[in-house]
Amino acid sequence: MESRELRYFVAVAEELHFGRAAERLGIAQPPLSRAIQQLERRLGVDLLERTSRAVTLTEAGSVLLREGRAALDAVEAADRRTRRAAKPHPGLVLVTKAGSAGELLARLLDAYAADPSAVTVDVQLCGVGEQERMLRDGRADVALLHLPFDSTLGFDTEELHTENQLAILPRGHELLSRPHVKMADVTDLPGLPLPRWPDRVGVYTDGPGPKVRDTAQLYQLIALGRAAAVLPESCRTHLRSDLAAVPVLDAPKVTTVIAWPPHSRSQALAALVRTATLL
Amino acid sequence: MESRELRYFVAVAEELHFGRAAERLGIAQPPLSRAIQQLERRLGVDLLERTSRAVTLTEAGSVLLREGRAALDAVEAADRRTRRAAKPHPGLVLVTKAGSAGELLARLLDAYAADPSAVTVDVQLCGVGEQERMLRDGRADVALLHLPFDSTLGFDTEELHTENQLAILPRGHELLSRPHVKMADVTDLPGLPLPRWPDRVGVYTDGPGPKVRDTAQLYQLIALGRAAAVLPESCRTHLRSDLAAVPVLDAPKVTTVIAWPPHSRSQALAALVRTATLL
DNA sequence: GGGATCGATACCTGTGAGGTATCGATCCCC
DNA sequence: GGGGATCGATACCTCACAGGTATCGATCCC
Repeated sequence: MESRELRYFVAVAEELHFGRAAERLGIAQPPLSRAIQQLERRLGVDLLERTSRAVTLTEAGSVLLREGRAALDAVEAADRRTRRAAKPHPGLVLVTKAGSAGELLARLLDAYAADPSAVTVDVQLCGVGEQERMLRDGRADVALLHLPFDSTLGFDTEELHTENQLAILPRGHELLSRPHVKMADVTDLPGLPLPRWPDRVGVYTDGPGPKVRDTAQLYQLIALGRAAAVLPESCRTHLRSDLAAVPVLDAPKVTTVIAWPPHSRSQALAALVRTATLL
Repeated sequence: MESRELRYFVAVAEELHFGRAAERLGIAQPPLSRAIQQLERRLGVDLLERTSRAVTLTEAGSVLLREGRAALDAVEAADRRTRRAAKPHPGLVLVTKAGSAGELLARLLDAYAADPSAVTVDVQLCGVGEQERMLRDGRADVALLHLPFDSTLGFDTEELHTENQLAILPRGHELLSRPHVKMADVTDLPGLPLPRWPDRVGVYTDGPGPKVRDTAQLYQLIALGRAAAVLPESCRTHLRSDLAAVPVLDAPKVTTVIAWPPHSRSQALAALVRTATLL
């Protein structure tokens, strides 16, 4: 199986429309139809059910969509990591969510920079749930993830830090007078719903609560008295002055882990991970 | 990057010889040379240093060898899993080392077969260190691995069972009179060296001790008074009558884990894993 | 029933993958 | 030190196939 065929199939399987998929791939529709037919013939497997009005995935087709995405990520990772390895000073790319782990990350970068064998660390901030993808397709070498929110499936990890969570509320809110609260106190505050975050494909779940993409938006909404939030206590160091926080006793603990692709063999990465575990 | 290019490069990087690599790939040498040149040109990276007498990998070349193997495994896995998913009764392929986990595996298969939603489980036995590869390239869906010997890098796992290890000796050996021994008692027995196992590419480390490939060979050697071994205590159930065992107090504990590719979504696999954890 | 939508088919073209023959550099050895 | 062996690169040819355009045929909608 050629990666070109996989790219074509994934495009069709995602669009469920040959015309749009062809456009996305920058080719005409007929060669795309033929390529998919040929793939089906070579595999001896029906991947798509097509009528002239709708295209749907077969069972085998969904398997190939999932496996094909992973394979294409791996091919892309091979490409990117090879190019990067050839640069004079390869460095490392570390990715983490914007607005999280700031304190820990600063300490890690400082400690690592003190290592005589240290290489430059390029810090990339990305959206929610995007870190896994970046590790997988070679855009990043290492990530700081937050359990239980992020998935560490398929990566090697070391736990770095565990912390409790705080309820973030507009300054002056009545709950702030208590020494601590419970999740139940926060989940159904009148007029202050918890926000909704996009999932890894950028789609929001249905339900109440304002949609947010980053902490800046979130803080703004809380300050406006339109939302509340439960966040790891490390956010306290960079909390806006018009917000305040109170510990939530029964919120799940948040664990920060450092994660990297399991077959990595880079000296620099190993040193960075070692530094992280010694923090 | 096309998977054909990756296959070609991996062949050359493994053989370090264009002629042999071409033969292995079933093509002539000149197109192979050109394909590699084109890959280097497209990447803008030198992958190989060639003189007319020797071919060696550059730094970037070894990165591409490692990443390329992983990517090719992923592509092959996509192919195989898609074909299997299209079969009328897909079933599951479970792989484990020959001669290990017999007891546990039998219990697992029995318990799973009692599940009304159970599918057929095809048990594959393979050589040392081959399980990871089979999981990665789609020949298997799930494996029983043994820590600390096997690597679980890149897989999801659940621990099933932990056991101590025994020294396996020819019947009548003087150590057998003791209630237990220590590693130091076993590592330097005169005339009874511990055997050497091949690593994942089939190469034996240098040093003393007979080379063995499987437990049948090993047991034979021990019975002949040419070797001793330290094995998990579950081997007692199928020990030959001309061998005997004594617990080794300070040997590392052996943990049997069930492992599967992290992006698996199969109902059948989930049920099997659930059954395993409830044993 | 006419038009719009959409995948499949027919047919053409050019790129490039793969083949053979040969070159040029290096090493080996008598 | 020169002849032969080894091995990757180059030159040149051919044909398969990726990709294009035009069009068909089925389905849905008004």
